[in-house]
Amino acid sequence: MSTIVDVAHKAKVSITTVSRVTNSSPHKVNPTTRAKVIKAIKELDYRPNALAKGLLMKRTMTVGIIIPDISNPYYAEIVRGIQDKADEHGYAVILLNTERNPDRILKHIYFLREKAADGIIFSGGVIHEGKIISSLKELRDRVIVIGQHRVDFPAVVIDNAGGATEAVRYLVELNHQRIGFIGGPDHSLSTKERLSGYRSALTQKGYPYDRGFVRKGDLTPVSGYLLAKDLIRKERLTAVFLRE
Amino acid sequence: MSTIVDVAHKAKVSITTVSRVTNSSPHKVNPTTRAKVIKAIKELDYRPNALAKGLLMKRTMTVGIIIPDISNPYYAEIVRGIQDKADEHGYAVILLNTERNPDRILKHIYFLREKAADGIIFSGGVIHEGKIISSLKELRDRVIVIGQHRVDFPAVVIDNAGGATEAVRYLVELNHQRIGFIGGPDHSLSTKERLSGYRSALTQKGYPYDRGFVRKGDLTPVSGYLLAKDLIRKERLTAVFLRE
DNA sequence: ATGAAAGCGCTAACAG
DNA sequence: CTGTTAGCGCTTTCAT
Repeated sequence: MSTIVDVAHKAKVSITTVSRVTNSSPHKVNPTTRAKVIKAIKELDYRPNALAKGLLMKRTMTVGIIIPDISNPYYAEIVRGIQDKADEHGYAVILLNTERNPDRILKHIYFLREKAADGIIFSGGVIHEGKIISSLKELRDRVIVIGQHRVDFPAVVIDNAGGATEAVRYLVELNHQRIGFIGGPDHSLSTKERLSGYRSALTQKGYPYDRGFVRKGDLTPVSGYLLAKDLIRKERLTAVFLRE
Repeated sequence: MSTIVDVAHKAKVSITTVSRVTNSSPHKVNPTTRAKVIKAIKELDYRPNALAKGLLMKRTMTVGIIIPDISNPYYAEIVRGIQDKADEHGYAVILLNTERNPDRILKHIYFLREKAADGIIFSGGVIHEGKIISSLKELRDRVIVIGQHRVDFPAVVIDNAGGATEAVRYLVELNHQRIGFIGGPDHSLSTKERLSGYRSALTQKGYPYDRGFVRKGDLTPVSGYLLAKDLIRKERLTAVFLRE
């Protein structure tokens, strides 16, 4: 791997000049000089070292995404969207899975700090307690969260209640009579909201709310599957709304 | 963000000593000194800057994964597995989507070089041509590929033919009579192998091979969906084997 | 057992 | 328009 020094040497200019052309810096570089440098860059297949640059600039063009599990299609979809944007702007994305485990969440936050990530995007899991929230606060404006979080960070929020209402209303219109609900643990804000959306759709449609039709899992796809299977069998449901 | 200098200062030792304790270096550090340093580290919530470290050590504890699309469950599953291992060993994973676009593939390879990634894992798409293969070769032993690739890199290969045979045999045993096949473009090695597995299962079971039951798409889920729908309708199939 | 100093590759004043 | 120099934060000889 050749460095800026190699290029400078080959082009018989100073490293500053090389830096200027690789950064299309405001200081104009003489076209002839520039051409020489570009030639050298090509011949050496030179790429500026992002570590050195980041160290100096305090900017790494890297963001971290902390989610429960990339193999869950819900998160995969979100991540893909983020990555497309990141890509477009020259940012690298470091992906970290937590399984909603607080220890892992914390570890990942530290990790991203070491890597000097410019920003971190968080989704899924609890972050308003203990060392997690304090270490996140240290990062100040470098953090954004997806979904509701009992913490004051810029957030992309989801209309959980509205979405649930719409989904259930749709099921009703399909003539389903016995519609179940599967959510996460009690502390899950999104579950709470979706449950209320589910209830209000039922009410609107003149259906009774049967507590027996509601189950709470741990927000993993497998738990959703098991619960749904059980629910359908035991309660003879015709449809289930679930959030995993 | 505090640095090693801050810690050294606070603990009244040299930065060398701090480095020794953060790296549990072979040079033993006096327990008392060590304690002082650890105390300072805690108080300052110090984390060694991975950029500086990487710049010096030529080792970034980072690997890149280049795949067509993380929102495709096939790749999401692979990525999750890689990440679990990476996590376990303290590696960061940078994820890059290509949509099998050669330009994007190339761009990502360069990008990872700039980031000084220790390794790169590639899957999905063509890499045995042009600048892609040459830039990959420059990376020498830092590259591994998933699947067959007409290039000599360490590879995790998949038993495409065997898997397809098994799948089709299973469908036959379920009494399906009209089984279709959907694959990728002609240059796709995996399609070729799976198609041969499909054919041999059919032959084994004494079924005819009907070319009309075979379609080729572009390996995206959406193309698979459309082709399958069309195939099922037109040929009145009862089952389809597809690779997307 | 501890520290001083060199240097990884790069950008940003500051000169000329 | 171009070059010299001083670090960014860290590990590693080489002394002490």
